[in-house]
Amino acid sequence: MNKKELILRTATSLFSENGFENTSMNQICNAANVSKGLVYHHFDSKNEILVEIFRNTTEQMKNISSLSSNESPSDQLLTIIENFFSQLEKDVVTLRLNLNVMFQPSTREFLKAQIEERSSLLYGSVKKIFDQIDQEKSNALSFMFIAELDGIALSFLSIFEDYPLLEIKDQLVSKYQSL
Amino acid sequence: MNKKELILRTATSLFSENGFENTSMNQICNAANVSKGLVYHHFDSKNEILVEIFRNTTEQMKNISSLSSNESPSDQLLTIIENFFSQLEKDVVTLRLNLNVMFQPSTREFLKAQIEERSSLLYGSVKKIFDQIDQEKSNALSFMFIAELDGIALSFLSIFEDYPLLEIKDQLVSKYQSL
Amino acid sequence: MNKKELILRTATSLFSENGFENTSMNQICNAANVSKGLVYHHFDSKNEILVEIFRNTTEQMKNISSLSSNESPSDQLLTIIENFFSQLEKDVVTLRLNLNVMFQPSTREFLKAQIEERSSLLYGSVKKIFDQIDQEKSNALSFMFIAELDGIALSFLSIFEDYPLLEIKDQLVSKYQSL
Amino acid sequence: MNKKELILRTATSLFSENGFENTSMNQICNAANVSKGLVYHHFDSKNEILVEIFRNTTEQMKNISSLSSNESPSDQLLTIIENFFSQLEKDVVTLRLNLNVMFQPSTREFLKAQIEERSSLLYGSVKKIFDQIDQEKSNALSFMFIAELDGIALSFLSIFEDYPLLEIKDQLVSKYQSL
DNA sequence: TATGAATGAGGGTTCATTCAT
DNA sequence: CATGAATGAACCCTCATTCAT
Repeated sequence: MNKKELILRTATSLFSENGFENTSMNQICNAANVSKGLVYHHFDSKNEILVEIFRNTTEQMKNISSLSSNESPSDQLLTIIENFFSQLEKDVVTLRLNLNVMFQPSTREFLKAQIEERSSLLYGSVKKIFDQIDQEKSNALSFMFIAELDGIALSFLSIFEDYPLLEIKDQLVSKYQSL
Repeated sequence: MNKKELILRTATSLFSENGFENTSMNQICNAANVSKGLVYHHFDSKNEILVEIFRNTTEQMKNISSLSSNESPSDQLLTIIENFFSQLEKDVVTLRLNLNVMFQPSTREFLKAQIEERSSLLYGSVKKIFDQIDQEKSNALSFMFIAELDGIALSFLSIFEDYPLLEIKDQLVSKYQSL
Repeated sequence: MNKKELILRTATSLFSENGFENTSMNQICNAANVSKGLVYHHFDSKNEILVEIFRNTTEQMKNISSLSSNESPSDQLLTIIENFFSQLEKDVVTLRLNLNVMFQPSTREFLKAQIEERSSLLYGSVKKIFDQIDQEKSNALSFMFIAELDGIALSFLSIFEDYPLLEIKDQLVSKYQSL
Repeated sequence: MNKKELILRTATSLFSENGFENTSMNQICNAANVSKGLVYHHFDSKNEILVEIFRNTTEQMKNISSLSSNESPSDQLLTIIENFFSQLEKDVVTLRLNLNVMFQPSTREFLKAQIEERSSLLYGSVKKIFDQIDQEKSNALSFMFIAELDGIALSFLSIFEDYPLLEIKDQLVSKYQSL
C-alpha cells in the first residue's frame, strides 16, 4: 500500500476534524501508524501536506468544471447546482477543511495562490454563463450566484443535521431554471 | 483607559489578524503593554477572553435586531440588508474573527452555545418576516436569505478590495423590495 | 540565587566541555536544575545564550586591556604576556569554548561582530606598543606577536598535561624583554 | 569518477564549510548526487567518513615530512616554513576542517589517535632539527616553533583577506635563517 | 554497486498557566 | 490592580542509520 497516499488521507481527515493548527504531526503519525521520519521523508513540512491536499482537490475541481457543454445557460447553471449539492452531501470532510483553512490567516497565507486560482476558476466559468443571460449585470449576477452557493455551504456546515438541504436546493433550482 | 477593556480590544484585533490559535498570550501582553499576571487577573484563560469578546458582539447584535418595527415585511428585510452591509464595511475585523472562530473546530466547540444563540436569534427574526410573506415556504426562504448574506460576507472577505459590494447590494435590494 | 546567572554558568561549562553544537538545551536545563521554559524566559534562543557568554567575556577583556600604562614598550608586552599565561592556567574552560566557537562555522557566523571586535581590540593595543619599537615593521610584528600567543594557546589546549608552559613563557619573556 | 572518492571530496568541502556537526548525511548525498544507501555501502558511519578524510591528509603529511635531507638545520626549518605557507594558500578548506574538528570535543574524541600521531610526527621532525642547534633548549624551541606556525594558521583563517601573509613569512624566514 | 522508503530518538522552541511578591 | 519568574507538556522538525529491493 502507498504510504504517502495513506498519510495524505489520514491528514485530510484529521485536519478536517480538528482543524489544521490543532492537528499535530504526532497525531497524524499515530493515526496513520507511520513514523515521523517517514512523513518528513515524503513531505517537506506540515504546511506542505496541506498544500498537497489542496492541490489534489483543486485538480479534481478542474477536471469537473472543464466538462464544457452545449447546454443552455440555465441548464449549465443547474448542472453546477447539481454538482454542488451532491458534493455537499458526499464530502463534508473536504468542505469543512476548506473553510477552516480559508479563514485561518496563517494557512490562508501560504495557500493564497491556490485559493485565488480556485476563485477565478469558478468565477470564470460562472461568468461565461451569465454573460449569455445578461451581459450588463453578469458580473454582479455571477458574484451573487457564487455567494448563494458559498452561503448555503456555510450554513449547512454550521447547522448540519437539521439543514433543509433539499428545500433549499429546490428553491435555487426553481430560481435559476426560469432564466 | 480601563485595562480590561484594553486587553479585550488588543486581543480582538490580534485574534482577527492572526487567528485565535496563532495568537499567544505573550503577544497580547506585549501589544497591550500589560503583564501576564494582569491578563490572568481579569480573565480565567485565553479561551475566556474569546468568550467575552464573543459575548459583547452578541450583545450588540441583540440590541440592533431587537428594534422591532411596524414596517412592512419587505421594508424590514431591507433594514436588515442595510444593517448588514454597513456592518460589513465598518467592522471587517469582527467579521473575520467570527468566521475564523466558527470554522476552527476547537474554538467552535467552546463557543457552541453562543454560536447557536446567534443563529437562532437571526433565524427567528428573519423567519418572522417571511412568515408574513409566504407561510409555507418561509423556512426555506429564511435559510436562503441568511445563506445569501453569509455567502456575501464570505466572498467579500475572500476577495475584499475588488468586491463589487454596491452592485451586489443593489441586486439584493431590488430582489427583496419587490416582495 | 540568580537563576539567569546560574544558567549562564552552567551553559558555559557544558559548551566548553561538549562543544556548543553538542550541548542540548535539555542538558543545560538538567544540569542547572531549571525548566526549559525558564531558560527561554531569560534567553531568546540557544544562540543568544552563547552570545551573552561571549559578551561578558569580551567585557572582561576590555576592562583588563584598558589599563593604560606609562611603562616602557617591552614592559607593556611583558604585562600582556603575564596576563595571557595566567589566564591560560586559570580559565581553560573559557579558552576551550572560545576556540570551539571560533572554528565552528555556524557559531562563528552569529558571533562575527564580537569576534571582530575582540580581534581589533587586541590588535589595536599591541600595535600601539610595537609602533614605539619599530614604526615600519610594527604591523607584521604585531601579527607575529599575536600569532605566537594564539599558537601557544592552541598547542597548550591540544597537549595540555605535558605542555612545557613555563619554559615557553621564559622563551617568550626573554625574547621580548630585550627589545 | 570513483563514487567513493566523490563522496569523500564532497564531504570534505561540506565539512569544511559548515562544520562536521552541521553537515548532514542528506546534504552530502544531495551534493554528491548519490543515494544514502551508497554512502553507507562505502562508509560505516558519518564519523568514518571524517576518519578517512583525516587518514588521507595524515598520509600526505607523512609523505611530505619524510623527505629527509642533508641540509643544514636552518635550511631544513626554512623548508618546513616554505611548505607550510604554500599549504596555507593552497588548501584553506583542509585547514579549516582540521581546526574545526580539533576544537570540537566530539570529533576530537574519535580522532584522538590520529591527532596525536600528527602532533608527534611534526614534533619529532622539528625536535630533531633543533637538537642540532641547541640541545638544551630544543624542547621549548620546538614547541615555540610549532606554536608560531599554528598561531599564524589560526590568525590567517580568522582574518583571511587582509592577513599580511607575505610580511609574516619574511619575518619568520629572517628569524630562522640566522640560526 | 546502487536506491530510497522507513525508523525513532532527540533537537530547539512555544505556550497557556501558576504563583510569590 | 499589577508584575514577571517559573513550569512542563507539546510542537515541528532533523538526523544517523537500517534494510528490502
